[in-house]
Amino acid sequence: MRYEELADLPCSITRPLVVLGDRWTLLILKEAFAGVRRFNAFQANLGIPRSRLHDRLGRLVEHEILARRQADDAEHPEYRLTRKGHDLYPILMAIKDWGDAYMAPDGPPVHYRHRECTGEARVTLACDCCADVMTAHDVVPEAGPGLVAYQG
Amino acid sequence: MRYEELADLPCSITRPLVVLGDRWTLLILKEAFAGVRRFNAFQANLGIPRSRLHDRLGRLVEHEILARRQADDAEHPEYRLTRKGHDLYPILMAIKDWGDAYMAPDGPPVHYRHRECTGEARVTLACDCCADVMTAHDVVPEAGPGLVAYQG
DNA sequence: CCAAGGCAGTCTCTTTTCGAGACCGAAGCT
DNA sequence: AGCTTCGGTCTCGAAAAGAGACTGCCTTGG
Repeated sequence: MRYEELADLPCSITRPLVVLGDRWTLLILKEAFAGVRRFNAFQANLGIPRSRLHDRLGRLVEHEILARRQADDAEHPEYRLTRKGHDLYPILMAIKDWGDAYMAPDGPPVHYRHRECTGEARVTLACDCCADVMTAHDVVPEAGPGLVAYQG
Repeated sequence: MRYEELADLPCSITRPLVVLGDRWTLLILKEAFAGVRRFNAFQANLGIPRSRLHDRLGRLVEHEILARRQADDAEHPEYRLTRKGHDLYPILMAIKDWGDAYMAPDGPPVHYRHRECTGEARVTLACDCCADVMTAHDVVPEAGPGLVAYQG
């Protein structure tokens, strides 16, 4: 159980990764953002083993990233993004930007366009105070309240 | 070899995930961004099995995300981020933002501050044309050149 | 020169997870 | 009744992960 314990560390990168960091989870979420809601649709689009999919959907529901909805009890269940899940979108877009830059020799396979203009969605890292665009070099880590409160 | 074949699909989210999407890879990169360069340092900080670390570092070097440098041949090797690796930073910051929002009940464990002011680094999704901030709802996918060029 | 220790790997063995595909039960036609 | 669709379960062999000991090289100290 070594690996799961990483989720206890006071780090806002590590903790999400313990939930999201495996072969399939982010791919499932990618499908969810593309509008997929049904078990068989996830399965067919990704080619993921059914038992694996069952397990991953269960975890995502546990973490309230997806919600399992089954209207009339004899209706097919649907898996929909919650608010919390919806907020994962920038992660996928950041991956997309990098993929477009480094793994798309023929150009982007898909443009993610702004609905009301011709522009494209892009992720930027900026300072929330002066609004300057930042890179890793401009960042200095500093202890925050979550670290102070942490008793390891 | 089913899973690896996903890397052939024309999707700029799927392709990076085949490289980055496992238990350890993004955690290793997180350490790299924190300045870690040595084998034993990665190993000790993460508690990752040594053989696993060896394997992952090898992959990252293959993909030119890290570069293995060994000066005098009898010097300890260092693993440093390349430009390509450096550009992964927004992905980690997007994860960090979400982690701060949903998995940091006591507040952010670490502030990622702008070196030259008191602000913090935040990821935003915006239109590269009109600069509007966007969410998943504002995005419409559209075939791009990489999809046209694709012969599946 | 020898001993000790640090470092980057490597090897071995056990446990866990994955993958492929068959199978199941409950609707829902026809 | 018989066939299909759908979500979900089961089994079993294959792959990956984990732990921890072990190796070989170099440095440092005596």
